[in-house]
Amino acid sequence: MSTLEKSGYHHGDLRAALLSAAMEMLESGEPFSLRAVARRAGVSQTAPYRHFKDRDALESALAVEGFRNLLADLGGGQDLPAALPDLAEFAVAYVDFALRRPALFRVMFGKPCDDAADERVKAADALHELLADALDRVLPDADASALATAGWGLAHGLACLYLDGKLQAGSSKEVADRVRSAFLAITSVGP
Amino acid sequence: MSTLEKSGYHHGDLRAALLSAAMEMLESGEPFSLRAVARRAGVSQTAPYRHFKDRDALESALAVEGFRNLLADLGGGQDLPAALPDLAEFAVAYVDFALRRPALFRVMFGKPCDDAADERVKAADALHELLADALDRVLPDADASALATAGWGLAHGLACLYLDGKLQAGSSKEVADRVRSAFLAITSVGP
DNA sequence: TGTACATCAGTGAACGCGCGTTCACTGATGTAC
DNA sequence: TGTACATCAGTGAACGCGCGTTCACTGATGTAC
Repeated sequence: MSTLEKSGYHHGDLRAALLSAAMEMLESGEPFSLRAVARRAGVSQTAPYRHFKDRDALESALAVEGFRNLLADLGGGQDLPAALPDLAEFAVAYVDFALRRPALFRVMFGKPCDDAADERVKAADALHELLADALDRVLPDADASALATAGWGLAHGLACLYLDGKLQAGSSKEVADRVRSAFLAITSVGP
Repeated sequence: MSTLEKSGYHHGDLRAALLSAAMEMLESGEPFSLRAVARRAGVSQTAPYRHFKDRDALESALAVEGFRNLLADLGGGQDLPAALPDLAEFAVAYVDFALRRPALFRVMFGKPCDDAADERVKAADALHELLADALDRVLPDADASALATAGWGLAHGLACLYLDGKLQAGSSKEVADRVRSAFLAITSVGP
């Protein structure tokens, strides 16, 4: 790996360094700005413009990475759920992600998708598709599309409500239990 | 009503005027700031400090009003739903509110509840209780608490996903249909 | 292998922005006697 | 009814802030001959 070869003036891989600096700031709850990211990467405040068109471009790149991480947390499409309880665990993992990485979650979802940021739109769509696939597998006869929307909505809504303090978050186990029972309750209503 | 008696210097009811100016700005999609609100109310930029401790206080007051409006849109606890399809209409109304008044919705939910803003916490709790009551009525035997959480989460999640462009919003009828079918799909999975 | 030169990836100073907030103030209002 | 005075609800100038972004620049790198 030559990514750490900093030759003083030239950095080696500033783009990656900026991304990871920004990600660290997000993780640690600091709001990030282009300037702050540059500062943290130990570089002048205009250097990022060599690698990102503007602030939004950096933010989008972070969001894309966030979506990849979230997908990975959900198993990355490897072991798709086989039954309802597995789906509930999807929701649990989703909410857990949001609570572990709140600032990143907000960056991913906090604002209307920029049409220009195609990578970002693709990443979000991949998430939706993963959910639809999973549901189609568990309930092949049902309307997978409507169900996937509902499942996503449920997980996302709980995540937001916790994040915004509308639901009181306790330990991560308590949260997981509550998410699980919410999911199981609503899928057990029956026709 | 003497609220419009502006005597030049003294305003009459500046507090209300500020609130409604701020609300108008929110409705029309402009971001609001204390200064901008004061400008719109035709008053110096420091005048609002007579009526609101700081920016957050104004924002909280708006959020409280928003919660009241949302509760009203949901029937205000008057005609509680009697069956599942009525609950679906709750979700539809909720999402509709979010899409009609996106900026207000974001103010209501966009950030962790300030513990100090008790009025605001109360307003959010009232919403949760309304949902729990409704569910208890429709499904008296079920775990109303878990179900209310799930129902709120579902509606809230769909609202956010639409607002953030993760789900493509078409006409309000299309959105309503999609919300309704998502709700009905997930409650029809059966045990 | 050595040199000339184009290109790339940084620097650092500066711009303009709107914001929240504080300050000392002044004009208007209401009340006590 | 008239006057003195406290209180209330505004004003306007100013502060300091961090931000995104632009500009002309310079040091480092890689390539062609």
